[in-house]
Amino acid sequence: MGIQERKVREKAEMRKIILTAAMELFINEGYNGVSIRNIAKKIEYSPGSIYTYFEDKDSIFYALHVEGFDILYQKQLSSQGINDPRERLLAQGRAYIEFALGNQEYYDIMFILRESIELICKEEERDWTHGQRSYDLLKRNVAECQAAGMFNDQDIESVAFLLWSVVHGIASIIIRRGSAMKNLNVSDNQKLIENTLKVLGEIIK
Amino acid sequence: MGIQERKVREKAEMRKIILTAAMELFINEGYNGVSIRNIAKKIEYSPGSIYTYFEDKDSIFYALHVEGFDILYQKQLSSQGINDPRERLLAQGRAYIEFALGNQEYYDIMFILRESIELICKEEERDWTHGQRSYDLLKRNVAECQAAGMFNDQDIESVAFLLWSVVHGIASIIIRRGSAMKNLNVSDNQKLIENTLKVLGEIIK
DNA sequence: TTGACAAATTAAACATTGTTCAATATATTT
DNA sequence: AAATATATTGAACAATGTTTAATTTGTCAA
Repeated sequence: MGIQERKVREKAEMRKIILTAAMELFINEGYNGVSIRNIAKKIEYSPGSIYTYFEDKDSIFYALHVEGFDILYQKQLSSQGINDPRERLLAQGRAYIEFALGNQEYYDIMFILRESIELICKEEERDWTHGQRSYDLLKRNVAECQAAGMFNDQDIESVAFLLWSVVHGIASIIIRRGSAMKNLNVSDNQKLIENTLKVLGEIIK
Repeated sequence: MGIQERKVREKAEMRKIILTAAMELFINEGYNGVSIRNIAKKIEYSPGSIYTYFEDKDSIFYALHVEGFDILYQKQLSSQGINDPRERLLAQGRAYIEFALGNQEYYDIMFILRESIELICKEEERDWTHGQRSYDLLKRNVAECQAAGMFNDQDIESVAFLLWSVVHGIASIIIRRGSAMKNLNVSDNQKLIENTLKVLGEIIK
């Protein structure tokens, strides 16, 4: 049954085309540039056709949200080879922030925008496994840091949540307030990240 | 010139009525419930009248954003009486998270939503003084902690930004992912905050 | 190849949105 | 009381997400 398989493949390809168009619009034209009609115009289809491939607009953002988690997880894995637990944890933190600031639109969709997140909360079939995978990796690293003598006997869950909060806080502040950062005397993002990680490195012991 | 003053007062009152209606809609009906027409219906005016008092919809969110910063600053001041710098800093952190979780809609408007933040970034006349005031208070407290021997000789700006990132990270994660938190094994917000602050207290020395 | 069936595509329509504007009503000043 | 300024309205506009009937396209059996 080669035809059916081709159809499945073509459907997936079309979904990917739509997602790429949506992401390009988001990056180039901003959030308000992402409309069903703009996406349709970009891929030279009629607006109604989009609904053959996605239930609604929020589902498009949800799919991009899933894409983002895959990219993030791959980036996390790449710094997983470091042996020293503390260095590995710091590298993960750096990788996380680098992903967030290098893919601000993805990060926005994954963690800040309402659109894709409301879907996770409301519908049962949609799950949080993508984030869970990354978060479990963080917890494992925290546990190994603890086994190496760090974090005294703190609750692993709390430490992990705290560390996630730090990097998410840094990323989301910069993403939302990047243009208004001059008033905070923080001119250079890169320098800011370095300083912050340095402080974090001093503090986490 | 009593009439002119009355007119100014009435204009301010009407603005406040609109803002209250907008906030109630946001709290009760969610973000999508806040439309110019819904606000107008709630205050029994025509939609067009809103534009006598606010330039556009984003300006309404900006005004709420300013309101939120005033509430936050008052809450910050209330824990400013604590003498011990470290305890004062921890109390500020707790106050910040309490404000964020106790006024999630305000916090959303102040720090997470695009609508009110884009205005700050684009227009020159709108400034960041409200946030600046709170942030300066944080920096002052960090400096006094450092004077008391904490934070070694770290850069004050980096430490302040890091601490802000922590509390903002915690708050914004819970606000955006509150309903999906079961999957993270973090059932109770209050317990989570306590644990996190405890860990933070151990770490910050 | 033809006819029947399934799926994809389209354009038009619908309700709702933010916003503008001419007309109207109200309030203030002269 | 007339003139002027301000506030309010409801209709209009363009753009949005979404639905649907009609049409085209593709697939399979006879």
